[in-house]
Amino acid sequence: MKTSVYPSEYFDPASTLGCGQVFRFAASPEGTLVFSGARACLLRRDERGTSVTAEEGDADYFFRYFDLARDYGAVRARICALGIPRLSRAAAFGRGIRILNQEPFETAVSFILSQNNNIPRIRATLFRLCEALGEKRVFRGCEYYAFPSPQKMAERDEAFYASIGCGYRARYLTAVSKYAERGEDLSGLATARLRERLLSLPGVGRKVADCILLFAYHRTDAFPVDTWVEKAYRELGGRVRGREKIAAELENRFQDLSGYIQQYLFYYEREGGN
DNA sequence: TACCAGGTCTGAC
DNA sequence: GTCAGACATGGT
Repeated sequence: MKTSVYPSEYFDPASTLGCGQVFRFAASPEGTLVFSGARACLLRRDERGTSVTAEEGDADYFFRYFDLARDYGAVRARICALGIPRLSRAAAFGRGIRILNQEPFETAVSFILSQNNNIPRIRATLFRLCEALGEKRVFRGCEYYAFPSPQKMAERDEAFYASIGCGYRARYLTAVSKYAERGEDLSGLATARLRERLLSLPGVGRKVADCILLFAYHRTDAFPVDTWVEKAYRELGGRVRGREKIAAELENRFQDLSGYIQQYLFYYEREGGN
C-alpha cells in the first residue's frame, strides 16, 4: 500500500468527486473510496493535505487518474485573466476540482445512463451494474465490485439492463458494449474526429460525447452543455439557441480552457455559489 | 398529480 | 434544418 500527499488547495476530494464527472465512490470510515475500472483507492483530506492511498501497483494509475502532474493554479490564473467576474468566482469556488482521466468505456456507460436522469439514480444504477457483472474485490477490508468489461456486458441483453433500472437506455448499453468489445483505441484521434466516432454510437449525442471527451480523454477543448450550463449561459447574456450551437460558441471562445471552465461553472451553479 | 433529472432519437414541417 | 414528443424510472 502506498500513500502520497498533495496540497489541498487544488486537490479537494469533495469538489473533485462532487462536480458530477464521476459516479463510483463511497464514504468509508477512513475517507472516501474511489473506484475506477477494477481498481480502488482511498482519498482523504486532513491538516497535512489530500492523500491518495492505493495498492503499490496502482499508484501511477491514480496519479494519472487525478491528473496530478498538472498545475491547476496556472489553469485558474488563465481563467481569471479572462476578466469575467462570474467565471473568476466559479474558478475560486471550485479550485479544488481536478478533471479526472477515467476509463473510456466506463465513462461512456456512465454518461449514456446520465441522460434525462438524476445523479443519485445514475450512481445507484452503476453500482447495481457492477454488483451484477463485475468481479468482487477487497480494498482495505471493504468489498467492492470492479466495473464489468465490455465482453462481460456484451453477453447480456436489453432485458437484463432494463431489470437493473437502466430504463429505455438499456438498448444503448447493449450496442455500445458490442462496439467496445472490439477494443479499438481512439485516444490518438484529434478531438473533432474522436467526437464524430463517439456520436456514431447509439445513445450518444453531443452532450454525452463531450463528457466522454473531457472526462476520459481529457479533451479540455470540449465544453459539455447541459441544463445548468445553458442556464448560466443565458444569465451571462448568451443569445444563441440550441445546446449544440452554444457548445460550439463556447468552445470557440475558450479553446483549451473550455473543459475546466465548464466544470467550475457546473459545480458553482449546482452548489448555489452565485 | 405533475414535474424534473448532466439528453437522445424520431418523425413531422 | 428545426422542433415537439416520447422515452423508463424514482424522487419531490
